Amino acid sequence: MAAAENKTTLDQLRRIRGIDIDTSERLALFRRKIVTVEAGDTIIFEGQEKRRGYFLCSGWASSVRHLIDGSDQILDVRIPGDFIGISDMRLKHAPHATEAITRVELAPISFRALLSMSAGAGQLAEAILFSINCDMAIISEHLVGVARRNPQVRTAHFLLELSERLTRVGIDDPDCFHCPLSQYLMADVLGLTAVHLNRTLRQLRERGFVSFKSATVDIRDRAGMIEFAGFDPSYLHQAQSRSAISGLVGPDGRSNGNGYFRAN
Amino acid sequence: MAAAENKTTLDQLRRIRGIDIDTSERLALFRRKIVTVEAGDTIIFEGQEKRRGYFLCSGWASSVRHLIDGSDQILDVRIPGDFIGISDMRLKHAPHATEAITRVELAPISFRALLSMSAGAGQLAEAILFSINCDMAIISEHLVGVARRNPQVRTAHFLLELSERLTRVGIDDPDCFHCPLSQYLMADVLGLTAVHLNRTLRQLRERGFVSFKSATVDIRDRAGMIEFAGFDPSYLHQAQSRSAISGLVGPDGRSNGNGYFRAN
DNA sequence: CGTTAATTTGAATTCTCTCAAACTTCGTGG
DNA sequence: CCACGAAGTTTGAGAGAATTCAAATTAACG
Repeated sequence: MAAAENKTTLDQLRRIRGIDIDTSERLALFRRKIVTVEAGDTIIFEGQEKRRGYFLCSGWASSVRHLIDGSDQILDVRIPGDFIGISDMRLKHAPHATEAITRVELAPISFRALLSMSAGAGQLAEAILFSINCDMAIISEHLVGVARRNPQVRTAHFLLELSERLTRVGIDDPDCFHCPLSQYLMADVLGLTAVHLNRTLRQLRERGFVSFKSATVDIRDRAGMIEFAGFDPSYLHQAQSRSAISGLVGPDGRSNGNGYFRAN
Repeated sequence: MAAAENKTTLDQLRRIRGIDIDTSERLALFRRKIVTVEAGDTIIFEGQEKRRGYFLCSGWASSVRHLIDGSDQILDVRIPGDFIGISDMRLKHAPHATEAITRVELAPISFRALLSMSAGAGQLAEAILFSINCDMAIISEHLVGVARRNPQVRTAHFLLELSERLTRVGIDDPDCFHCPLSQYLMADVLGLTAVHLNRTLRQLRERGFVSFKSATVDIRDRAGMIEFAGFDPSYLHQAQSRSAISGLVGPDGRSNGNGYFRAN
């Protein structure tokens, strides 16, 4: 029943993205001091202009939009090993806030160093581009969930996604892990009211799928849950191997095999 | 009441992204023939491995997830001037399909050429990175809409977004434009049933905000609609000017002014 | 041990969907 | 030019689902 907290250091970046980052690159990007932000404080404000990117070393954060009517929508939960603020670095104003859920440790990233690297050559730039792609896939999946999945399925899907993402950065037990979200926050992620999420969690518990008590997610029947939620984790993995680049369709413009193209 | 169709050529790329792309770069990326895909056909299949990116010259397309239960969720509508398939190019499998809503003309992009360009130096790579950032912001906004906005507000917001996006690629009249979406498709985008969207459109018409008849969106009271929908188009604009890069926080790791950071 | 925050439950209201059917539009072929 | 069929739009009625409001219970923390 115990759920260990997990802490990711910069040195683990290599493992996190499944890509070997050579040390010099890493040093160019991460030579600054680690900064700490307390739980509940804001890392990047919505609309903020000058800002930088971070690598989240430890703790949980959230990407959140504040609406005019006072309600919030959490777009994504950020866990150790995630980048923060790079998937919107070319927008003048931050399109959403990033707030610390727990106390977090952040390694600032130099945009300048990042941009001066060749997108094709740098393994780190590679990892970062991949990371942006993943963030996009995660948010897309949330959109699908909120729009098309009922609360029970949606909640189960989210908990499985969390387990999967945490596993990638190394938790002890994928079936029993620490999750510092209050039911209010989780409801916010899922686009539900806290009251209704509470009822939904009870239903998932009664079905024997999963329990969520005292900040601990306890997956009791993973197989059943995956089946029930229609969970397919492929959107979280799937690094495009570098060699695969050569496998892309060449510059001749010929068909990629799906048979639908027609040259003008 | 007339709504003109709009057609974007490659030469307009300069204007579309608000960035001057020098000709040699453009040629390196777009030297292939334009391909045409018929309405209803698939441009990129969900899960497809080998694939390439495109610049959408004319016509409308949709990014769509197909769920196991047979239902679909359109993640985003793609209009002329948008890139297709580059915001997930580093994922092994396409996380969603891209399907032609109308007949479309596509300019294939060479990933190799794209990746061999320096992310920092190339203006086109710049435009593409910005484009990815925009796509992310658009999908985030959809997520917020589906999760937090009621159907009337959500629909009004979506129509205003369309107007704004089309304006950027040059339509004649932002208040009266061609929109080739059926109510089924629009309902799919908005996470509603077609029946309910139809009622919602009637309500918006009765309120005097907007009408949608025979593939034409007619905005009658833009100001009122913007107020009603809480629409803020800033997430669609906001190119980070190149000079602003130098304005980012330097490599010294000092505060960015929000006062929340604390060095370790 | 007291105070505050978070979770849990109930009941009523509101909203959205489903199902069913009628109507409209538009392209095709006779 | 009209008949026909298919696809899309519109409306109604009833069932089901989620929200709101309110209150009780439990957990967390100084």
